[in-house]
Amino acid sequence: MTRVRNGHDAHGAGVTRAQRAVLAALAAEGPFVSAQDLHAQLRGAGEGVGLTSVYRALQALADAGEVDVLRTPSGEATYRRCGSDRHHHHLVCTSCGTAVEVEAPALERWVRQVAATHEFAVDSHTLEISGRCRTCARD
Amino acid sequence: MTRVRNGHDAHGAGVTRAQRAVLAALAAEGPFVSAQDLHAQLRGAGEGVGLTSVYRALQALADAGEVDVLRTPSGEATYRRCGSDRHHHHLVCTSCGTAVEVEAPALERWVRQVAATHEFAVDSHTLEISGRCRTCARD
DNA sequence: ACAGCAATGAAAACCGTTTTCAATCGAACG
DNA sequence: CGTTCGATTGAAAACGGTTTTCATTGCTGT
Ligand SMILES: [Zn+2]
Ligand SMILES: [Zn+2]
Ligand SMILES: [Zn+2]
Ligand SMILES: [Zn+2]
Repeated sequence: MTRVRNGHDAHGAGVTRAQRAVLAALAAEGPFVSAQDLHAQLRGAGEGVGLTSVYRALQALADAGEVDVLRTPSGEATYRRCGSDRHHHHLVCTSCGTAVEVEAPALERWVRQVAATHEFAVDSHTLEISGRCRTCARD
Repeated sequence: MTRVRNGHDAHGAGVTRAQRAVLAALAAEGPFVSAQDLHAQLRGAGEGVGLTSVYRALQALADAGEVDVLRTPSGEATYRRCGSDRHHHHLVCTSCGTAVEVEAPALERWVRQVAATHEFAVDSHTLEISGRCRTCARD
């Protein structure tokens, strides 16, 4: 009777080889990285993982809530393994890419309230703040 | 001595033919629309405007702050002519596309404050709420 | 060993957007 | 008018990120 068959399983963290590789690479990362960056990084590290598999792994992990997805202003998707499992937002440095996770109950409350005011049933919301972190604040 | 030469001029609204066409089409629109949708719409209405020009016009108008840009979750850029000139956010209906503009001084203050707490110099921020408007709230 | 199915990845297809470039338009000047 | 010259236009090609296709490979249970 089926054991740890690939595809789904014990709360779904890193089941396939590609997923494990991606998770490992993300673990060491601070900033949000794109699929292509990840692929290049894995290639460089000897890990033979095809670009297609990187995309597939990231998609699966994102669906499973294991990684956070963030769209760059140019529309490119970037990924990160965040510390918190709970809903949160980000403060990202446009220079070094570092991201700070921030939880804001007051904001969440506000969102629900303004939606209610306009009689909207909220599906989701996004809030991202971008700027320069202290160390990158040269200029 | 040079008169209304194209390229720049009286507070920059709709100088080129393409820009005028785009602005006219957007004026009649409630929801955010993509460049391609706009192009199709203009084509359908007999307005002969090339797709390239639609992209260029939208870019110019967005740069001039005449239209708001919103990225769909899939990364596609959508545009809308908003009522307010001031900084604001949106509440968008995932079904009919209608958007409500919302100004939130308290939120803006909060953003600046949380950034300060983490010693970030804020460049920009985005906040979008998506859900179902009242009329679309069928199920 | 064998059958069956999921995982893999190279190559091709996709899709929104940008670039290229030759044709066209239109104001300015003689 | 006719010419000039920069701005505008748009078809076609290039681009860049992502998804699909499909043949191969690797496991798992029999
Ligand atoms: Zn930084
Ligand atoms: Zn939130
Ligand atoms: Zn609606
Ligand atoms: Zn704001």
